[in-house]
Amino acid sequence: MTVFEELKARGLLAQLTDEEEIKELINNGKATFYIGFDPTADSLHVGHFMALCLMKRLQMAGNRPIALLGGGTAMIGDPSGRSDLRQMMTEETIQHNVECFKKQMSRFIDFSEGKALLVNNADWLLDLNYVELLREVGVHFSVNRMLTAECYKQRMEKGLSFLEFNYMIMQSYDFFTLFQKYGCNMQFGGDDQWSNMLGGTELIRRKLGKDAYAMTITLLLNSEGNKMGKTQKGAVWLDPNKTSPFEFYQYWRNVGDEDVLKCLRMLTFLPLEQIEEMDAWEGSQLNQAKEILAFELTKLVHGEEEAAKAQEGARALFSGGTDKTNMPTAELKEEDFTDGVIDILGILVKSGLNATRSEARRAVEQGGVMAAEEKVTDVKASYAIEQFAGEGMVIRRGKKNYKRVIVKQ
RNA sequence: GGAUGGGUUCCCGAGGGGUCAAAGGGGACAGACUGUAAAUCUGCUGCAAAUUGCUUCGGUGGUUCGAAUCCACCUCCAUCCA
Repeated sequence: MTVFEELKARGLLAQLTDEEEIKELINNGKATFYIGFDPTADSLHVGHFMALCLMKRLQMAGNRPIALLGGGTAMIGDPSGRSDLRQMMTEETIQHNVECFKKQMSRFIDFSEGKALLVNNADWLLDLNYVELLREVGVHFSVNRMLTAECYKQRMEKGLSFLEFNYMIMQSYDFFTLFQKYGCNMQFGGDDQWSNMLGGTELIRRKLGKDAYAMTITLLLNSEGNKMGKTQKGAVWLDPNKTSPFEFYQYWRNVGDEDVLKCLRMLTFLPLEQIEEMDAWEGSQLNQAKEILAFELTKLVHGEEEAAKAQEGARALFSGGTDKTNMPTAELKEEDFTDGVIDILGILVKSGLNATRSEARRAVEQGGVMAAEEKVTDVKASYAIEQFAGEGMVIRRGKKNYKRVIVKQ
């Protein structure tokens, strides 16, 4: 099976400028392609992860990847898929984020000698001369056409600043620069990037009379049409300090039935034949597929050891496993106790299971809290410091939130 | 620059001097049912020492016994005109 066929079979391909040509190039390892990552946060998330996987797949097929860090474009902010202006970021934050991205990316992609490149568009965007750019690049863009681009459509109602309007031009200029500098003939990205990417291929055609190609990968949407990899608290991060391997594992363990297979295909490197077998599974059997998905992804992101731990911890909580050591743990300090005693609301808040005492109170009142396998019925219930000795006490809030609470001596 | 409409809690959105911690919906959270899924039903959703107290309706100041609501100034957003 060729790379192209595989990508297609996994449902990764969304839009392509020239299917035949792209197939030819990537199947034969003749592509030098780039994917841009704007450092809008201090950690990569699942969406980035998909792009990195694509990079890896193509790299394995002999193509040369360029990872572009958007240190310059992040100064502007991509309006695509947004209903309002992004918060503007300071140069320091961007720089910090760039460093974080670099670190995380090198875990997935081999940037050693000649295998892949890592560049930052701040290097050429920040020094641009305004008038010069307008004359060189600006002439080639028609405002009328830009306005009809999908990425600006939803902004036409809410308002679009001139700053953001220029984002497409910056991204196009990136492609143009990389094309000249490194012979980069292809750009990949999320499907929401399509119009920005076309801007680049057209700029190259107009200025150089050469062909360049663009291809987008399907956005990972759940069956309800919402972006996956997002929780109420925000994104599912790849940084273990922001999203612990256990939380990460649980996120995937809990995907809906309809979404498991899609996730397996799009996110893991498991052979397609194996995934097809799971396609026949139904009902509660799908739970196995979810376990596989969660394990595989955690392994890719956090390593096999962490994945095994997360799985152990999850089993201990949900399917009567006994090994408590891998459950998520919260530490209380001695000063959290008064006269050697702490009340249940205090435990819930200190362990991070609830944000406020009011919230914790509600949880108890509604019968959602368990301490050491026993339902807590009294809001005023309290526990002595000795009860947290040894393995500690397992506190549960709701169906899926557990913490093993211990006391730091 | 001018005119008009607007900024309400996580989001949308009602409320136009007291009965307002603020309708309704969505989301989130908890319970029942289940398979750590979905759907459904119920509860709940500012904070706290919790029949009470405290802080909130873009910001600041004012009127009033009392302001999300009235007035002044400021600020931000949308639409139309330039």
